[in-house]
Amino acid sequence: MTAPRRRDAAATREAILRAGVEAFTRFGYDGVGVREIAQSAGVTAMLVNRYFGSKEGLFAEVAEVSMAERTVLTGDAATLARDVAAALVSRTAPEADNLDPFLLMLRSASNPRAAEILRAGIEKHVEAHILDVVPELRGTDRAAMALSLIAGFWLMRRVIGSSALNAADEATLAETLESLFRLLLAT
Amino acid sequence: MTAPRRRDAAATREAILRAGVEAFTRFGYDGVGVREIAQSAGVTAMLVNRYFGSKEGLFAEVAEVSMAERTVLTGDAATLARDVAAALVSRTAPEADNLDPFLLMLRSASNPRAAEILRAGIEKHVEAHILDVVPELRGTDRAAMALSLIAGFWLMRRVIGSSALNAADEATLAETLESLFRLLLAT
DNA sequence: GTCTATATAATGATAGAC
DNA sequence: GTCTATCATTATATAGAC
Repeated sequence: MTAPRRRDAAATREAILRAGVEAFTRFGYDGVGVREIAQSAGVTAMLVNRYFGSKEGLFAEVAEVSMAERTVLTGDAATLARDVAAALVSRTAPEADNLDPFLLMLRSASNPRAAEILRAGIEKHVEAHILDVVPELRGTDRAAMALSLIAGFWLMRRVIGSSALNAADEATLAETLESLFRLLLAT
Repeated sequence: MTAPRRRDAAATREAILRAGVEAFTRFGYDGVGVREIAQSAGVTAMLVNRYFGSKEGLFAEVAEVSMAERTVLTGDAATLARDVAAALVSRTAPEADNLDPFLLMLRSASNPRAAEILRAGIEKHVEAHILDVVPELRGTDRAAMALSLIAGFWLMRRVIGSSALNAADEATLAETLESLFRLLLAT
């Protein structure tokens, strides 16, 4: 999409990386080729390997930058359950057009090499951030369980496209989720 | 694996179908080719298309037979939360070597055509079975939310391989899950 | 720093012999 | 009913020119 200035290594690398985030999040690791990613970045496929070594190398860096950003998991401990529930319902809405690390994970997890990269990224960034906000959860299974619930909701609503979840009233969905998160994230 | 009798159409078809269940569940729709599936069934790739029209046609039938079976969602309404929690923990154990419809879904959902087939199968079989056991959930979002939790737990524990979930005590995992399912499946 | 051209391998699907 | 042989396409990755 964004054409890099010709002969600017940093800009070219950045353009490929951002095209990679978009492509891998939308289509998954196996669902997109380096040619398409390169074309979106306005360069040829060769430069993807030039700057990232391989498709897998690009994916690793995409996972790193995508998960380093904070998305659904924001807010302070006091209102965490409600905030997470509301953000989750709003971000998984069918018309929402966002690039979320959970979508990246769900659409690439079926590839074993991608799965290992994703596992490391999840534990380093996403899980660590929950423990930052609610340090009392360390040593319990509840942070990981909250991640499972978030991932499963993303999956069923946005990747599978569950009719029940997409026909449901969003306020009701948020209430149900909030009660689950209160149970998981209580201090 | 199982070699069909030569010149027995029904047995050959059945062998391909069972090889398809195994292959698609283990490696996902994009992770396996028709050649591999055919070889596991002891036939050539041509017969896959002969009997199922295409790879997608085979996958549709695989999804149908896989989801028609009952796995985690068994038991009666009274002890449902505990039963589902226990079965989920046991079936997602790292050493368990089962062919579960949730694994089929998680490993193939990234392909849009497979996702649509899976959505239909989930709603026809899995969701319908929850409403069979707990008819009071009809019209609420809680059956779909329970499915999200189950899918997310499968994903994080078995497909991603979360260290936290795999290091946790299984009895504690089951307790946490049971409290969540009690909230979702209460009549 | 970026390109064109290509090597090599795998894919889903089909034609036609037996 | 099943096979061999093949088509057409696509994939990742690399060599070498400019």
